[in-house]
Amino acid sequence: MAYLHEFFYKMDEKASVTIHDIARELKISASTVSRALNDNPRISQATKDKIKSLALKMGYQPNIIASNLRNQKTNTIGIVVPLINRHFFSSFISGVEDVAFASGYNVIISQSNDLLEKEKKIVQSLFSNRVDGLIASLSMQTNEFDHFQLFTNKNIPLVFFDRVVPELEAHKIVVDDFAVGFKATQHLIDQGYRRIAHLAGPTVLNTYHDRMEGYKEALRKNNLTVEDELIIFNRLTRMDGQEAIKQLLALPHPPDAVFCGNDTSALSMMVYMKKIGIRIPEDFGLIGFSNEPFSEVVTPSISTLQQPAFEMGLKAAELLIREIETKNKTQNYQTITMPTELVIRESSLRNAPRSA
Amino acid sequence: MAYLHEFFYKMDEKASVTIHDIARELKISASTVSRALNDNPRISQATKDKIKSLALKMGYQPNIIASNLRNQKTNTIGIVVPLINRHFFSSFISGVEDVAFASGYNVIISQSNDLLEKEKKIVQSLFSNRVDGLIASLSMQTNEFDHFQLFTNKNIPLVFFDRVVPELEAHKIVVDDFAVGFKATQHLIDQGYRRIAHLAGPTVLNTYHDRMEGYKEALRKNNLTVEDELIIFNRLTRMDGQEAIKQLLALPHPPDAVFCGNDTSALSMMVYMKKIGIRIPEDFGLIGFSNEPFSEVVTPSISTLQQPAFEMGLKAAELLIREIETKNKTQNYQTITMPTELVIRESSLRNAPRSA
DNA sequence: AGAAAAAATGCAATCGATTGCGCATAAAAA
DNA sequence: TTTTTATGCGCAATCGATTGCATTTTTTCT
Repeated sequence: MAYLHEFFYKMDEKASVTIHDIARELKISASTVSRALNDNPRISQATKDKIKSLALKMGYQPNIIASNLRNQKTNTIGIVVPLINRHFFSSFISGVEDVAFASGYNVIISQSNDLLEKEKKIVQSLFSNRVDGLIASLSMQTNEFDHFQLFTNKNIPLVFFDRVVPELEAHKIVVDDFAVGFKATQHLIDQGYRRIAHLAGPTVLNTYHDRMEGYKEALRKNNLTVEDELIIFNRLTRMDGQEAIKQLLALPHPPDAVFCGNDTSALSMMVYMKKIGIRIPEDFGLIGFSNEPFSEVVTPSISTLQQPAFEMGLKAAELLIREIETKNKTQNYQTITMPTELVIRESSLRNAPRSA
Repeated sequence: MAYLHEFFYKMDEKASVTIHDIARELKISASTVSRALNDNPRISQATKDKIKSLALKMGYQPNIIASNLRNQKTNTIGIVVPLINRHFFSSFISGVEDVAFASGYNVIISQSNDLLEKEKKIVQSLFSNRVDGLIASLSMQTNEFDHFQLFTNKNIPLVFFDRVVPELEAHKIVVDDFAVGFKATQHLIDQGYRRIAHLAGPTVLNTYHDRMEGYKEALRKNNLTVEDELIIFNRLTRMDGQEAIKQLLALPHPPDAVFCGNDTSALSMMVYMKKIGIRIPEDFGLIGFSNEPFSEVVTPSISTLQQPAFEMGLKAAELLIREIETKNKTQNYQTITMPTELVIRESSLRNAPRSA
């Protein structure tokens, strides 16, 4: 008889096998099947064996959706980043995914494309999909945060990283951008550059704001004046970098070095300067941010700050999952500051011998 | 009275608002609420308005899980890639995400880390999560495909890309690796290189296999002999590239050019050769594959093949979603071949003037 | 053997949204 | 006014798995 059913399931594989099918076959109740498959001690070993082996034979695959609904838990975490296709973010995600997978969580990923409206929709959608927790880095446009209240109101764990805002009461994984901005600038000063410009991103975002403040502080500490005309704000694209360096070089009293908000803009500055014959680092010092893969291999190689993206992803996922699994409503939000390494390469090393 | 309830919901936001709560409040049935929220014509406009406005006031958020269970549809598509944190794949994913978002689909992303076992688990898990469709690129280890039968058996749309195998009956988004391998090799020949090596990935994967065959064909067409000692197989990491070039240069009769399976290995070859004083492209020609961001900006810049990763992602998602939404069980599998552009840069341009 | 205790399993409700069918009430036709 | 026909809405089942609370079966003890 069982064989008859087996045959039936083979014929019509489209109809999914459920615990009820198994139960019917074995003339027992669905509850027992459910418990057996979950190794509930209330079920005898003999029945468990029978059930499990039949489940295998029938090609049973649990319907996680049903389970999720009943358990009010999806084992899914959401991620919102500005753009997946960027080294820092994809490395971060890779870290999150590693931890998530090891802990039995799925990861739903969305990109805001740096648009506030899209970010809002995404957050809403992830909420409706009942993710167990959310990891987010804000879009460049984000200047309001009500959409995250869906999560905070219901005490759903929330971890921000990189681009965060102080207002938000949530866990945060960041780097000490102030210290880093300071360190980068100090390095340029140590190398003998005296008129140092800064290319900053939107300072609504803490990360760009803090880097800039660190930059200013370094100048002050070294008795150099902070000059507004040496600080340029834009979105740090390739285009932006080129525009910025043109603008800076056109000043009556141009800078002799720049600390850029990212490597992309630093690179485009470098390309432009090479073209018009400015030597780096002899005539002009350059330091970027975030250590893109290309920075190491271009000529001259670009000094930069190395953010531990992958490790930040690991940390974020660990923190989030711990929060999910221990519903300890400690309104005790952690801010984890990750170390950032100054990677000194050719573009800012004025007096040292250059390697091949 | 309604105000009382509103107050209640404000107090205990942890309890989610359901259609039943709205129904109770309005003293109507949950069915009506459901229909109203879905703009079912059987409900009068007046009732709809009442319901919608109350829903808003109460902060109702539909429980997609419940909806998914009932509708047997999750509006979610799964993606499996070897590694998220790689330009080609993250660009591809970015493309998928764009289309998916616009069509109301979520994207669950997993990485196999090029491990077959992990790939199996992922596919299983995505199935259990009842994704409406799956997009996959195989791991380097994948030499069996049974795990995908979960999807094919139940006619769940499946699209492979980049790393695919002919055995699989499914839609495929690929580039014409044979033609591309041919084109790259022909280009080196045109530039006057005569003893051309090839660094290949695992040839279980069509993409590496076809590229190699294209390479061989180009040699033959130009009356050059295909020599086994000039073809090296490995996993194309940085390390692998360096090992390979050492091995090639140690040959009694070393090559004067290499066509590499990816840009990473090409770059590491270049770095090594620069170090030992081999001039590129004068002494040695080099061409990579996949146009990593760094390839354009290193010195010399690396010639390569540009795969339209983002566009492939768009196409894959479009194809998959169309398949999902028109349950046309056309066992009529499409293979879409995307154009691949030969990007000629300095590393293979022997006689042309070099730009800055 | 009979009663009490322990072990194994079943019943039915639940999670929240959806939908076929049927029953009202109201509008239109006779 | 009575009958017909829309129109608006509710009942209850469903999706598949889980679980508190029985109930049945088995084991143990007197």
